[in-house]
Amino acid sequence: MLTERQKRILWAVIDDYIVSAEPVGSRTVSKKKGVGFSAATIRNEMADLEEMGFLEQPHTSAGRIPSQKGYRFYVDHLLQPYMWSKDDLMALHDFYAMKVDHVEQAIKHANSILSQMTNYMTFILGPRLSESKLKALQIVPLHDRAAVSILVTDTGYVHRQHVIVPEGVSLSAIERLVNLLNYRLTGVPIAKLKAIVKHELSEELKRHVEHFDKLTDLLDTILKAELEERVYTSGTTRILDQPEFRDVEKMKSILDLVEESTVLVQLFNSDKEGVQVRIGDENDLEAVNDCSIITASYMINGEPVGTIGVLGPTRMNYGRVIGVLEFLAHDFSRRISAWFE
Amino acid sequence: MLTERQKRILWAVIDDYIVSAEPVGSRTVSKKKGVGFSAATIRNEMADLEEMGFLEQPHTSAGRIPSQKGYRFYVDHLLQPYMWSKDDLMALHDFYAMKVDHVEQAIKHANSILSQMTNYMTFILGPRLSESKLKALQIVPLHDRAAVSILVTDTGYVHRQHVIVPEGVSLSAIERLVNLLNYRLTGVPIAKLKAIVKHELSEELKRHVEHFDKLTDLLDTILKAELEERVYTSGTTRILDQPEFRDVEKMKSILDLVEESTVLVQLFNSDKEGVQVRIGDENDLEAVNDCSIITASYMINGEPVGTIGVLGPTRMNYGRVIGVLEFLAHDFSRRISAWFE
DNA sequence: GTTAGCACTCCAAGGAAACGAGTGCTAAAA
DNA sequence: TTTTAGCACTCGTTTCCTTGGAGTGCTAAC
Repeated sequence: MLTERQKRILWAVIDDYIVSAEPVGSRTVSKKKGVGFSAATIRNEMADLEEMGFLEQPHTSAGRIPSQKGYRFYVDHLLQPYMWSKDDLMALHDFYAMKVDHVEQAIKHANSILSQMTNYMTFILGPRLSESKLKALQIVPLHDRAAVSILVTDTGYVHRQHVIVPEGVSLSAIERLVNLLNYRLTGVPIAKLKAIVKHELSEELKRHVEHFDKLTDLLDTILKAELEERVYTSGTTRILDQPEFRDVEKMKSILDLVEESTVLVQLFNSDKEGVQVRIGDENDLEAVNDCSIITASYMINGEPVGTIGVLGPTRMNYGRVIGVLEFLAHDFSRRISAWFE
Repeated sequence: MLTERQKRILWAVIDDYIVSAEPVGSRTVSKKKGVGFSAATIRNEMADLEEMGFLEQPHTSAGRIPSQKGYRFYVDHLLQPYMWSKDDLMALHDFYAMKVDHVEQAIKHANSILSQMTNYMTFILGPRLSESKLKALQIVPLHDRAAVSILVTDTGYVHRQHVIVPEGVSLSAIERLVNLLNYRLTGVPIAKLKAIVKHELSEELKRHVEHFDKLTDLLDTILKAELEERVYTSGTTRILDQPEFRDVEKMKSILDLVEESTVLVQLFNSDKEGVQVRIGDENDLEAVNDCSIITASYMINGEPVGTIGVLGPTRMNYGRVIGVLEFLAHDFSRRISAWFE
């Protein structure tokens, strides 16, 4: 266990390093307010902290930098509640001033405020669809055999898909199919649509819809709707401001991530409620092994449906990010929930 | 006017520089096949070409690099038709092998193939909506007063929007409104929707829809649908492979562009048919003043509806990019047109 | 237990020297 | 008259060495 003094020193090192990104020396720590010891004392303690694995030394005769274990301890035990600054309040003011009129816009907006306030890259996973329920289904014919299917969920998400109407199927058959499905499936969770059609409705559909055998493929296409979850990112270029990403290769591997939305979803998805902090290689993906990811889930009417988060270097301003994220996630939930009451 | 020999030398310099990104010296040029002169002769000619503004010298005792004017001449007069390599054909094979079932997917797919084949950043502007026509309009109620409006165009594009139903308006009134609008507006170009409602339908709507005065706002929201044109980008990180973007500041200004989709639309939009090449500051935007942008429009049933293009450094492999782009744009048109016949 | 002092380490910044790619000019060759 | 070989010169790049300074660990004194 760490002594009070050791804790204070560890805190001082991290607090300084977060800002400077340079190894912190004993002299610097001893001058910091809240630490009343001489450089020599600090040196002894820092050597101990290094032995215990909380600090690291890039090379002899350099200062110390926090190790991953050090950050973890800092986040778990040394963090102080974040104090909002005047600038923060101004930014939040803008947040409230802006009018938004659909979920996607709200997401983009929250995302940009968050990345602006934290100065890191941020992301929001769009509302999880597997848990939302079917509200309406439509098939709109476009030309001859081309049509577009539209699937609306109770969270207001609209999924569209081009489909080809098989030869020999009349418009009225399609209409009938759609009516039946709407009647039977409204309120059913998206994830269960396919199973229900297959096991409970196939007989009925066969009876009431002419040429139904020709329509099974089309129906599959519509309902397969794996409804890829969309990832929205913002502030991608802000990681370029961080000295640790000046290296082109390193930054390329991060930016490549952003284009691979499926990977992003895996990386960020999290069912747990509340704020979660994953530091360094606590993240599974190698490309982010020297990054930290802080996530929070947001809710629609009390149900957690998506994730909002921040990606930055391990040398991250945890206090600030956690504070801002907590607030925005909560507020974002409140905002979009209002549309669904 | 340039002599044959000068043209050949200019060609050789650019052809080399495109690959090496290093200033090209007289010796290198004289050794290139197709140029049968000694280094001294080349030196004299290069000095002339520099005087005429086709070449530049970073400093005395360095080789020459092409100027913007040089690139322009190269593109206009020296380009040879692109020869497809085996690798290209393999990539195209993949292109055909993949099954796609809606426009968005086709766009993403074409985009990734294009950026993979050219090794530059590429983009596709989604089908222009202002010219497409209304196919269907729907309003799906979600909860109490929340609803989502859905607007389908004849190109299969679906635009959705959250709306708030004013107090005191019944569902049946909404239904009536939707029916009337569908009846009257199907086939009308999206750009004209609002004007027609305002000038030709307002009397009729007032007569047939109860509480119509309360619904004007809602109607405006639905039809305002400025239908932001979506920009899809791919291969963003590929510009990091180009030595001219090793500079973090430079690359940041480019990447910032990508996040500003409205700017991108302005930058890339182009009504002209066929392949267009804009070199260096022929582009209005300062951030891309040392980039070249090559665009081609794609068609749905013969109508140009969108743009597909490539962004790279002015030192770009123009021959290859133009060849690939021409082919892919044509092919992409054919593919998506097939869905609308 | 804490602190001042001191020798030691090692990175970073700066500068001289060597290197080499490429030029322009001149004079000879074609 | 045009082309080419030869040569002195320029200038950016690389390499190596020196110097400065920040920071350490250890020892001895407080």
